[in-house]
Amino acid sequence: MSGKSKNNNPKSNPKGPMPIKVIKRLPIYYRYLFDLMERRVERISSGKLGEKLDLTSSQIRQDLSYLGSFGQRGYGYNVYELHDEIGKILGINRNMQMVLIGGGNLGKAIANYPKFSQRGFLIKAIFDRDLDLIGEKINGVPIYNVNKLAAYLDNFEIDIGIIATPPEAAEEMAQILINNGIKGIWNFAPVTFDIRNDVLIENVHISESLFTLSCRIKEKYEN
Amino acid sequence: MSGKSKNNNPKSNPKGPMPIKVIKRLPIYYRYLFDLMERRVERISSGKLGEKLDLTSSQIRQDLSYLGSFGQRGYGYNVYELHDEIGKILGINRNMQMVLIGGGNLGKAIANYPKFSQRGFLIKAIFDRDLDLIGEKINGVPIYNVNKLAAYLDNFEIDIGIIATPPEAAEEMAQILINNGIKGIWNFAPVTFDIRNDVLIENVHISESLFTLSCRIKEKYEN
DNA sequence: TAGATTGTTAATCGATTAACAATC
DNA sequence: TAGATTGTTAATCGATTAACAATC
Repeated sequence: MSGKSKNNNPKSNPKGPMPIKVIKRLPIYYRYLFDLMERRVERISSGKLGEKLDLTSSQIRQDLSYLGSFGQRGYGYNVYELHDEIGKILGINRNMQMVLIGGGNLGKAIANYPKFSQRGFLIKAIFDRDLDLIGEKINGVPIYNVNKLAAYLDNFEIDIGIIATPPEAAEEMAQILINNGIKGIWNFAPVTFDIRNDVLIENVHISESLFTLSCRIKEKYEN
Repeated sequence: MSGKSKNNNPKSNPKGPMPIKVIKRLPIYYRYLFDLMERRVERISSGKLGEKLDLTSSQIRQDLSYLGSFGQRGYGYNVYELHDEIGKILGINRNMQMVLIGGGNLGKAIANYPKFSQRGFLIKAIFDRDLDLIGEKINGVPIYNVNKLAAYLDNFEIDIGIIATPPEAAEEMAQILINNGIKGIWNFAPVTFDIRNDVLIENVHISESLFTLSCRIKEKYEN
Protein backbone atom coordinates (compact mmCIF):
# COMPACT_ATOMS: atom_id res chain seq x y z
CA MET A 1 0.00 0.00 0.00
CA SER A 2 1.29 3.39 -0.91
CA GLY A 3 -1.78 5.35 0.05
CA LYS A 4 -1.03 8.97 -0.62
CA SER A 5 -4.28 10.57 -1.61
CA LYS A 6 -4.49 14.20 -0.59
CA ASN A 7 -7.81 13.51 1.04
CA ASN A 8 -7.71 10.98 3.81
CA ASN A 9 -11.41 10.30 3.71
CA PRO A 10 -11.64 7.33 1.36
CA LYS A 11 -15.26 8.12 0.51
CA SER A 12 -14.79 11.58 -0.91
CA ASN A 13 -13.04 11.63 -4.24
CA PRO A 14 -10.76 14.62 -4.73
CA LYS A 15 -11.50 14.53 -8.45
CA GLY A 16 -15.27 14.44 -8.07
CA PRO A 17 -17.55 11.70 -9.33
CA MET A 18 -16.09 9.21 -11.78
CA PRO A 19 -17.19 9.98 -15.34
CA ILE A 20 -19.22 7.25 -16.98
CA LYS A 21 -16.54 6.87 -19.62
CA VAL A 22 -14.02 5.95 -16.94
CA ILE A 23 -16.45 3.56 -15.27
CA LYS A 24 -16.92 1.77 -18.56
CA ARG A 25 -13.20 1.20 -18.89
CA LEU A 26 -12.74 -0.23 -15.39
CA PRO A 27 -14.08 -3.70 -16.30
CA ILE A 28 -11.57 -3.86 -19.14
CA TYR A 29 -8.72 -3.14 -16.75
CA TYR A 30 -10.21 -5.57 -14.27
CA ARG A 31 -10.34 -8.41 -16.75
CA TYR A 32 -6.78 -7.94 -17.93
CA LEU A 33 -5.46 -7.59 -14.39
CA PHE A 34 -7.08 -10.91 -13.62
CA ASP A 35 -5.23 -12.44 -16.58
CA LEU A 36 -1.99 -11.02 -15.23
CA MET A 37 -2.69 -12.43 -11.79
CA GLU A 38 -3.23 -15.87 -13.26
CA ARG A 39 0.13 -15.55 -14.96
CA ARG A 40 1.72 -14.52 -11.67
CA VAL A 41 2.66 -11.09 -12.96
CA GLU A 42 3.06 -8.85 -9.95
CA ARG A 43 3.37 -5.41 -11.40
CA ILE A 44 2.37 -3.49 -14.49
CA SER A 45 3.07 0.02 -15.73
CA SER A 46 0.57 2.30 -17.39
CA GLY A 47 2.70 2.05 -20.52
CA LYS A 48 2.47 -1.74 -20.74
CA LEU A 49 -1.19 -1.74 -19.85
CA GLY A 50 -1.88 0.82 -22.55
CA GLU A 51 0.02 -1.16 -25.14
CA LYS A 52 -2.03 -4.25 -24.45
CA LEU A 53 -5.40 -2.54 -24.21
CA ASP A 54 -4.73 -0.04 -27.00
CA LEU A 55 -5.07 3.04 -24.82
CA THR A 56 -2.54 5.76 -24.08
CA SER A 57 -0.57 5.44 -20.86
CA SER A 58 -1.72 8.95 -20.07
CA GLN A 59 -5.36 7.97 -20.22
CA ILE A 60 -4.78 4.98 -18.01
CA ARG A 61 -3.04 7.09 -15.39
CA GLN A 62 -5.86 9.60 -15.55
CA ASP A 63 -8.45 6.84 -15.12
CA LEU A 64 -6.64 5.14 -12.27
CA SER A 65 -6.09 8.41 -10.47
CA TYR A 66 -9.83 8.36 -9.73
CA LEU A 67 -9.15 5.40 -7.45
CA GLY A 68 -6.62 7.37 -5.43
CA SER A 69 -2.87 6.89 -5.58
CA PHE A 70 -2.36 3.22 -6.19
CA GLY A 71 0.77 3.34 -8.25
CA GLN A 72 4.34 3.74 -7.20
CA ARG A 73 6.60 6.09 -9.08
CA GLY A 74 9.36 4.28 -10.88
CA TYR A 75 7.64 0.93 -10.35
CA GLY A 76 4.11 0.93 -11.71
CA TYR A 77 1.00 -0.62 -10.22
CA ASN A 78 0.73 -3.68 -8.04
CA VAL A 79 -1.46 -6.04 -10.07
CA TYR A 80 -3.17 -7.65 -7.13
CA GLU A 81 -3.92 -4.42 -5.28
CA LEU A 82 -5.23 -2.72 -8.38
CA HIS A 83 -7.40 -5.69 -9.31
CA ASP A 84 -8.78 -5.80 -5.83
CA GLU A 85 -9.51 -2.09 -5.72
CA ILE A 86 -11.24 -2.00 -9.11
CA GLY A 87 -13.30 -5.00 -8.06
CA LYS A 88 -14.46 -3.09 -5.02
CA ILE A 89 -15.35 -0.04 -7.07
CA LEU A 90 -17.28 -2.18 -9.52
CA GLY A 91 -19.16 -3.85 -6.71
CA ILE A 92 -17.99 -7.32 -7.65
CA ASN A 93 -18.44 -10.14 -5.13
CA ARG A 94 -21.05 -8.42 -3.01
CA ASN A 95 -24.03 -10.61 -3.87
CA MET A 96 -26.18 -8.53 -6.11
CA GLN A 97 -29.65 -10.03 -6.21
CA MET A 98 -31.19 -10.17 -9.66
CA VAL A 99 -34.33 -11.35 -11.39
CA LEU A 100 -34.43 -12.32 -15.03
CA ILE A 101 -37.48 -11.58 -17.13
CA GLY A 102 -37.66 -13.71 -20.24
CA GLY A 103 -36.60 -17.34 -20.38
CA GLY A 104 -36.07 -17.54 -24.14
CA ASN A 105 -32.80 -18.19 -25.90
CA LEU A 106 -31.10 -15.07 -24.65
CA GLY A 107 -32.45 -15.46 -21.13
CA LYS A 108 -31.18 -19.02 -21.10
CA ALA A 109 -27.75 -17.90 -22.21
CA ILE A 110 -27.62 -15.27 -19.47
CA ALA A 111 -28.87 -17.64 -16.76
CA ASN A 112 -26.33 -20.26 -17.76
CA TYR A 113 -23.34 -17.97 -17.83
CA PRO A 114 -21.26 -19.19 -14.88
CA LYS A 115 -19.15 -16.07 -14.44
CA PHE A 116 -22.01 -14.00 -13.09
CA SER A 117 -22.82 -16.12 -10.07
CA GLN A 118 -19.11 -16.70 -9.47
CA ARG A 119 -18.72 -12.95 -9.19
CA GLY A 120 -21.67 -12.50 -6.88
CA PHE A 121 -24.35 -11.62 -9.42
CA LEU A 122 -27.12 -14.01 -8.48
CA ILE A 123 -30.26 -14.70 -10.45
CA LYS A 124 -32.87 -15.54 -7.85
CA ALA A 125 -35.88 -16.05 -10.07
CA ILE A 126 -36.88 -16.09 -13.71
CA PHE A 127 -40.21 -14.84 -15.06
CA ASP A 128 -41.87 -15.65 -18.32
CA ARG A 129 -45.27 -15.50 -19.96
CA ASP A 130 -44.95 -18.84 -21.74
CA LEU A 131 -46.98 -21.47 -19.87
CA ASP A 132 -44.71 -24.21 -21.18
CA LEU A 133 -41.75 -22.66 -19.39
CA ILE A 134 -43.41 -21.83 -16.09
CA GLY A 135 -42.50 -24.42 -13.48
CA GLU A 136 -39.32 -25.37 -15.31
CA LYS A 137 -35.84 -24.38 -14.19
CA ILE A 138 -32.84 -22.89 -15.94
CA ASN A 139 -29.52 -23.63 -14.31
CA GLY A 140 -31.41 -24.49 -11.14
CA VAL A 141 -33.39 -21.25 -11.03
CA PRO A 142 -37.18 -21.61 -11.13
CA ILE A 143 -39.31 -19.94 -13.79
CA TYR A 144 -42.47 -18.25 -12.52
CA ASN A 145 -45.44 -16.71 -14.23
CA VAL A 146 -44.66 -13.13 -15.07
CA ASN A 147 -47.88 -12.04 -13.37
CA LYS A 148 -46.16 -12.94 -10.09
CA LEU A 149 -43.31 -10.51 -10.69
CA ALA A 150 -44.66 -7.55 -8.71
CA ALA A 151 -45.53 -9.76 -5.75
CA TYR A 152 -42.12 -11.37 -5.84
CA LEU A 153 -40.33 -8.03 -5.83
CA ASP A 154 -42.47 -7.01 -2.92
CA ASN A 155 -41.26 -9.98 -0.88
CA PHE A 156 -37.57 -10.10 -1.77
CA GLU A 157 -34.86 -7.48 -1.88
CA ILE A 158 -33.84 -7.45 -5.50
CA ASP A 159 -31.24 -5.02 -6.82
CA ILE A 160 -31.25 -5.59 -10.56
CA GLY A 161 -33.91 -6.60 -13.07
CA ILE A 162 -32.74 -8.16 -16.30
CA ILE A 163 -35.05 -7.63 -19.26
CA ALA A 164 -34.62 -10.26 -21.96
CA THR A 165 -38.11 -10.18 -23.40
CA PRO A 166 -39.34 -9.29 -26.89
CA PRO A 167 -39.45 -5.52 -27.37
CA GLU A 168 -43.26 -5.35 -27.08
CA ALA A 169 -43.16 -6.47 -23.47
CA ALA A 170 -40.09 -4.54 -22.35
CA GLU A 171 -41.61 -1.19 -21.40
CA GLU A 172 -44.30 -2.80 -19.25
CA MET A 173 -41.75 -4.97 -17.48
CA ALA A 174 -39.52 -1.97 -16.84
CA GLN A 175 -42.47 -0.18 -15.31
CA ILE A 176 -43.19 -3.06 -12.94
CA LEU A 177 -39.55 -3.22 -11.92
CA ILE A 178 -39.43 0.50 -11.25
CA ASN A 179 -42.71 0.57 -9.36
CA ASN A 180 -41.35 -2.09 -7.07
CA GLY A 181 -38.15 -0.38 -6.10
CA ILE A 182 -35.52 -1.98 -8.30
CA LYS A 183 -32.17 -0.17 -8.31
CA GLY A 184 -31.05 -0.90 -11.85
CA ILE A 185 -32.30 -2.40 -15.08
CA TRP A 186 -30.06 -4.41 -17.34
CA ASN A 187 -31.93 -4.25 -20.60
CA PHE A 188 -31.40 -6.48 -23.62
CA ALA A 189 -34.61 -5.55 -25.44
CA PRO A 190 -34.18 -3.26 -28.43
CA VAL A 191 -36.16 -0.36 -27.05
CA THR A 192 -35.48 3.09 -25.64
CA PHE A 193 -37.54 3.39 -22.50
CA ASP A 194 -39.91 6.30 -22.29
CA ILE A 195 -39.54 6.27 -18.55
CA ARG A 196 -38.11 9.45 -17.08
CA ASN A 197 -37.17 8.13 -13.71
CA ASP A 198 -33.98 8.01 -11.78
CA VAL A 199 -33.63 4.26 -11.97
CA LEU A 200 -30.31 3.27 -13.53
CA ILE A 201 -30.58 1.65 -16.93
CA GLU A 202 -27.82 -0.19 -18.71
CA ASN A 203 -28.64 -1.22 -22.24
CA VAL A 204 -27.09 -4.05 -24.22
CA HIS A 205 -28.39 -3.42 -27.69
CA ILE A 206 -27.00 -6.43 -29.49
CA SER A 207 -28.46 -5.88 -32.92
CA GLU A 208 -27.50 -2.24 -32.90
CA SER A 209 -23.90 -3.19 -32.48
CA LEU A 210 -24.17 -5.46 -35.53
CA PHE A 211 -25.59 -2.58 -37.54
CA THR A 212 -22.73 -0.39 -36.39
CA LEU A 213 -20.24 -2.98 -37.58
CA SER A 214 -22.06 -3.31 -40.88
CA CYS A 215 -21.95 0.44 -41.36
CA ARG A 216 -18.24 0.57 -40.70
CA ILE A 217 -17.63 -2.29 -43.13
CA LYS A 218 -19.68 -0.56 -45.76
CA GLU A 219 -17.80 2.71 -45.27
CA LYS A 220 -14.45 1.04 -45.45
CA TYR A 221 -15.01 -1.22 -48.44
CA GLU A 222 -17.28 0.86 -50.61
CA ASN A 223 -16.01 4.40 -50.58
CA MET B 1 -37.32 14.37 -51.74
CA SER B 2 -35.85 17.70 -50.91
CA GLY B 3 -32.29 16.97 -51.94
CA LYS B 4 -30.34 20.11 -51.32
CA SER B 5 -26.86 19.04 -50.30
CA LYS B 6 -24.21 21.50 -51.41
CA ASN B 7 -22.28 18.70 -52.97
CA ASN B 8 -24.09 16.84 -55.70
CA ASN B 9 -21.87 13.80 -55.52
CA PRO B 10 -23.70 11.57 -53.07
CA LYS B 11 -20.55 9.67 -52.22
CA SER B 12 -18.47 12.54 -50.91
CA ASN B 13 -19.64 13.87 -47.60
CA PRO B 14 -19.18 17.61 -47.17
CA LYS B 15 -18.68 17.07 -43.43
CA GLY B 16 -16.05 14.39 -43.79
CA PRO B 17 -16.30 10.85 -42.45
CA MET B 18 -19.05 10.13 -39.98
CA PRO B 19 -17.72 9.98 -36.41
CA ILE B 20 -18.12 6.64 -34.71
CA LYS B 21 -20.31 8.28 -32.09
CA VAL B 22 -22.77 9.32 -34.75
CA ILE B 23 -22.70 5.87 -36.38
CA LYS B 24 -23.58 4.32 -33.04
CA ARG B 25 -26.66 6.51 -32.73
CA LEU B 26 -28.00 5.72 -36.19
CA PRO B 27 -29.43 2.30 -35.22
CA ILE B 28 -31.32 3.99 -32.40
CA TYR B 29 -32.91 6.44 -34.83
CA TYR B 30 -33.53 3.60 -37.25
CA ARG B 31 -35.39 1.52 -34.72
CA TYR B 32 -37.61 4.35 -33.58
CA LEU B 33 -38.35 5.48 -37.13
CA PHE B 34 -39.50 1.93 -37.83
CA ASP B 35 -41.87 2.17 -34.87
CA LEU B 36 -43.23 5.41 -36.27
CA MET B 37 -43.73 3.85 -39.69
CA GLU B 38 -45.71 1.01 -38.15
CA ARG B 39 -47.89 3.61 -36.48
CA ARG B 40 -48.35 5.40 -39.81
CA VAL B 41 -46.65 8.55 -38.56
CA GLU B 42 -45.39 10.38 -41.63
CA ARG B 43 -43.21 13.10 -40.24
CA ILE B 44 -41.14 13.85 -37.17
CA SER B 45 -39.21 16.87 -35.98
CA SER B 46 -35.81 16.81 -34.35
CA GLY B 47 -37.51 18.16 -31.23
CA LYS B 48 -39.97 15.28 -30.94
CA LEU B 49 -37.33 12.73 -31.81
CA GLY B 50 -35.03 14.11 -29.15
CA GLU B 51 -37.76 14.07 -26.54
CA LYS B 52 -38.44 10.40 -27.16
CA LEU B 53 -34.82 9.31 -27.40
CA ASP B 54 -33.55 11.61 -24.67
CA LEU B 55 -31.18 13.55 -26.89
CA THR B 56 -31.13 17.27 -27.70
CA SER B 57 -32.78 18.34 -30.92
CA SER B 58 -29.53 20.06 -31.76
CA GLN B 59 -27.59 16.84 -31.58
CA ILE B 60 -30.11 15.05 -33.75
CA ARG B 61 -29.90 17.73 -36.42
CA GLN B 62 -26.12 17.58 -36.27
CA ASP B 63 -26.18 13.80 -36.64
CA LEU B 64 -28.69 13.77 -39.47
CA SER B 65 -26.83 16.46 -41.34
CA TYR B 66 -24.18 13.84 -42.04
CA LEU B 67 -26.72 12.13 -44.28
CA GLY B 68 -27.21 15.27 -46.34
CA SER B 69 -30.22 17.53 -46.22
CA PHE B 70 -33.15 15.25 -45.55
CA GLY B 71 -35.30 17.53 -43.50
CA GLN B 72 -37.60 20.28 -44.60
CA ARG B 73 -37.57 23.58 -42.78
CA GLY B 74 -40.80 24.20 -40.95
CA TYR B 75 -41.90 20.59 -41.43
CA GLY B 76 -39.37 18.17 -40.03
CA TYR B 77 -38.20 14.88 -41.47
CA ASN B 78 -40.16 12.45 -43.58
CA VAL B 79 -40.19 9.28 -41.50
CA TYR B 80 -40.09 6.88 -44.41
CA GLU B 81 -37.33 8.65 -46.31
CA LEU B 82 -35.19 9.03 -43.23
CA HIS B 83 -35.66 5.39 -42.23
CA ASP B 84 -34.77 4.28 -45.69
CA GLU B 85 -31.67 6.44 -45.87
CA ILE B 86 -30.35 5.38 -42.48
CA GLY B 87 -30.96 1.76 -43.46
CA LYS B 88 -28.80 2.28 -46.53
CA ILE B 89 -26.03 3.90 -44.51
CA LEU B 90 -26.11 1.06 -42.01
CA GLY B 91 -25.93 -1.51 -44.76
CA ILE B 92 -29.18 -3.16 -43.77
CA ASN B 93 -30.84 -5.54 -46.25
CA ARG B 94 -27.78 -6.16 -48.37
CA ASN B 95 -27.16 -9.79 -47.46
CA MET B 96 -24.14 -9.75 -45.23
CA GLN B 97 -22.70 -13.22 -45.09
CA MET B 98 -21.66 -14.34 -41.62
CA VAL B 99 -20.21 -17.36 -39.85
CA LEU B 100 -20.79 -18.05 -36.19
CA ILE B 101 -18.06 -19.59 -34.08
CA GLY B 102 -19.38 -21.20 -30.93
CA GLY B 103 -22.68 -23.08 -30.74
CA GLY B 104 -23.16 -22.80 -26.99
CA ASN B 105 -25.94 -20.96 -25.22
CA LEU B 106 -25.00 -17.56 -26.53
CA GLY B 107 -24.33 -18.84 -30.05
CA LYS B 108 -27.72 -20.52 -30.03
CA ALA B 109 -29.40 -17.29 -28.96
CA ILE B 110 -27.69 -15.37 -31.75
CA ALA B 111 -28.45 -17.97 -34.40
CA ASN B 112 -32.08 -18.09 -33.38
CA TYR B 113 -32.66 -14.37 -33.37
CA PRO B 114 -35.01 -13.85 -36.31
CA LYS B 115 -34.38 -10.16 -36.84
CA PHE B 116 -30.88 -10.68 -38.19
CA SER B 117 -31.80 -12.81 -41.17
CA GLN B 118 -34.88 -10.67 -41.77
CA ARG B 119 -32.57 -7.71 -42.11
CA GLY B 120 -30.15 -9.47 -44.43
CA PHE B 121 -27.61 -10.64 -41.89
CA LEU B 122 -27.25 -14.30 -42.77
CA ILE B 123 -25.46 -16.94 -40.76
CA LYS B 124 -24.19 -19.40 -43.33
CA ALA B 125 -22.36 -21.82 -41.07
CA ILE B 126 -21.64 -22.48 -37.42
CA PHE B 127 -18.37 -23.88 -36.09
CA ASP B 128 -17.71 -25.58 -32.79
CA ARG B 129 -15.15 -27.79 -31.14
CA ASP B 130 -17.68 -29.94 -29.32
CA LEU B 131 -18.07 -33.27 -31.14
CA ASP B 132 -21.60 -33.64 -29.79
CA LEU B 133 -22.67 -30.50 -31.62
CA ILE B 134 -20.91 -31.11 -34.91
CA GLY B 135 -23.39 -32.37 -37.50
CA GLU B 136 -26.32 -30.83 -35.68
CA LYS B 137 -28.13 -27.72 -36.83
CA ILE B 138 -29.26 -24.54 -35.12
CA ASN B 139 -32.17 -22.79 -36.75
CA GLY B 140 -31.43 -24.77 -39.91
CA VAL B 141 -27.75 -23.81 -40.05
CA PRO B 142 -25.27 -26.69 -39.92
CA ILE B 143 -22.56 -26.94 -37.27
CA TYR B 144 -19.13 -27.93 -38.55
CA ASN B 145 -15.92 -28.86 -36.85
CA VAL B 146 -13.98 -25.73 -36.05
CA ASN B 147 -10.92 -27.21 -37.77
CA LYS B 148 -12.80 -26.72 -41.04
CA LEU B 149 -13.16 -22.98 -40.49
CA ALA B 150 -10.15 -21.81 -42.51
CA ALA B 151 -11.06 -24.07 -45.43
CA TYR B 152 -14.65 -22.84 -45.34
CA LEU B 153 -13.62 -19.21 -45.42
CA ASP B 154 -11.39 -20.01 -48.34
CA ASN B 155 -14.33 -21.33 -50.34
CA PHE B 156 -17.06 -18.87 -49.48
CA GLU B 157 -17.20 -15.09 -49.42
CA ILE B 158 -17.89 -14.28 -45.80
CA ASP B 159 -18.05 -10.72 -44.54
CA ILE B 160 -18.43 -11.08 -40.80
CA GLY B 161 -17.20 -13.60 -38.25
CA ILE B 162 -19.10 -13.86 -35.00
CA ILE B 163 -17.04 -15.03 -32.04
CA ALA B 164 -19.17 -16.58 -29.29
CA THR B 165 -16.58 -18.92 -27.82
CA PRO B 166 -15.06 -19.07 -24.35
CA PRO B 167 -12.35 -16.44 -23.93
CA GLU B 168 -9.50 -18.96 -24.20
CA ALA B 169 -10.37 -19.75 -27.79
CA ALA B 170 -11.24 -16.26 -28.96
CA GLU B 171 -7.84 -14.92 -29.96
CA GLU B 172 -7.03 -17.98 -32.06
CA MET B 173 -10.40 -17.79 -33.81
CA ALA B 174 -9.92 -14.11 -34.52
CA GLN B 175 -6.55 -14.88 -36.06
CA ILE B 176 -8.05 -17.50 -38.38
CA LEU B 177 -10.80 -15.11 -39.41
CA ILE B 178 -8.30 -12.35 -40.16
CA ASN B 179 -5.91 -14.61 -42.03
CA ASN B 180 -8.74 -15.63 -44.28
CA GLY B 181 -9.87 -12.20 -45.28
CA ILE B 182 -12.85 -11.47 -43.08
CA LYS B 183 -14.00 -7.84 -43.13
CA GLY B 184 -15.28 -7.54 -39.60
CA ILE B 185 -15.42 -9.43 -36.32
CA TRP B 186 -18.43 -9.29 -34.03
CA ASN B 187 -16.94 -10.40 -30.77
CA PHE B 188 -18.84 -11.59 -27.71
CA ALA B 189 -15.88 -13.13 -25.88
CA PRO B 190 -14.57 -11.13 -22.94
CA VAL B 191 -11.13 -10.45 -24.37
CA THR B 192 -9.25 -7.50 -25.83
CA PHE B 193 -7.58 -8.77 -28.96
CA ASP B 194 -3.86 -8.31 -29.22
CA ILE B 195 -4.19 -8.15 -32.97
CA ARG B 196 -3.00 -4.91 -34.50
CA ASN B 197 -4.62 -5.26 -37.85
CA ASP B 198 -7.01 -3.15 -39.79
CA VAL B 199 -9.87 -5.62 -39.53
CA LEU B 200 -12.93 -4.00 -37.97
CA ILE B 201 -13.84 -5.30 -34.55
CA GLU B 202 -17.10 -4.67 -32.76
CA ASN B 203 -17.19 -5.91 -29.20
CA VAL B 204 -20.26 -6.84 -27.19
CA HIS B 205 -18.87 -7.25 -23.73
CA ILE B 206 -21.94 -8.40 -21.89
CA SER B 207 -20.49 -8.96 -18.44
CA GLU B 208 -18.63 -5.67 -18.55
CA SER B 209 -21.90 -3.87 -18.97
CA LEU B 210 -23.25 -5.63 -15.88
CA PHE B 211 -20.21 -4.51 -13.90
CA THR B 212 -20.76 -0.97 -15.10
CA LEU B 213 -24.34 -1.09 -13.90
CA SER B 214 -23.23 -2.53 -10.59
CA CYS B 215 -20.70 0.26 -10.17
CA ARG B 216 -23.30 2.92 -10.86
CA ILE B 217 -25.70 1.32 -8.38
CA LYS B 218 -22.99 1.20 -5.76
CA GLU B 219 -22.07 4.84 -6.34
CA LYS B 220 -25.66 5.96 -6.14
CA TYR B 221 -26.81 4.01 -3.11
CA GLU B 222 -23.69 3.97 -0.96
CA ASN B 223 -22.16 7.41 -1.10
C1' DT C 1 22.68 7.09 -7.57
C1' DA C 2 20.37 6.74 -12.23
C1' DG C 3 16.44 5.15 -14.55
C1' DA C 4 11.69 4.46 -14.54
C1' DT C 5 7.24 5.73 -13.94
C1' DT C 6 3.70 7.97 -11.45
C1' DG C 7 0.28 11.84 -10.46
C1' DT C 8 -1.15 16.04 -12.00
C1' DT C 9 -1.40 20.33 -14.54
C1' DA C 10 -1.80 22.41 -18.98
C1' DA C 11 -2.75 22.02 -23.92
C1' DT C 12 -5.30 19.97 -27.42
C1' DC C 13 -8.81 17.82 -29.49
C1' DG C 14 -13.50 16.42 -30.36
C1' DA C 15 -18.30 16.32 -29.27
C1' DT C 16 -22.37 18.60 -27.60
C1' DT C 17 -25.20 22.53 -27.12
C1' DA C 18 -26.81 27.15 -28.27
C1' DA C 19 -28.20 30.38 -31.42
C1' DC C 20 -30.16 32.06 -35.47
C1' DA C 21 -30.65 33.12 -40.40
C1' DA C 22 -32.79 30.58 -44.05
C1' DT C 23 -36.94 28.83 -45.69
C1' DC C 24 -40.75 25.56 -46.00
C1' DT D 1 -48.50 35.48 -44.37
C1' DA D 2 -47.02 33.66 -39.67
C1' DG D 3 -45.29 29.81 -37.32
C1' DA D 4 -42.34 26.00 -37.30
C1' DT D 5 -38.25 23.83 -37.91
C1' DT D 6 -34.16 22.95 -40.40
C1' DG D 7 -29.01 23.32 -41.44
C1' DT D 8 -25.08 25.40 -39.97
C1' DT D 9 -21.91 28.39 -37.53
C1' DA D 10 -20.13 29.68 -33.12
C1' DA D 11 -19.67 28.82 -28.15
C1' DT D 12 -19.24 25.64 -24.61
C1' DC D 13 -18.18 21.68 -22.47
C1' DG D 14 -15.77 17.44 -21.55
C1' DA D 15 -12.39 14.00 -22.61
C1' DT D 16 -7.88 12.77 -24.25
C1' DT D 17 -3.12 13.64 -24.78
C1' DA D 18 1.24 15.87 -23.71
C1' DA D 19 4.50 17.31 -20.61
C1' DC D 20 7.09 17.24 -16.58
C1' DA D 21 8.20 17.73 -11.68
C1' DA D 22 8.00 14.48 -7.94
C1' DT D 23 9.77 10.37 -6.25
C1' DC D 24 10.27 5.37 -5.83
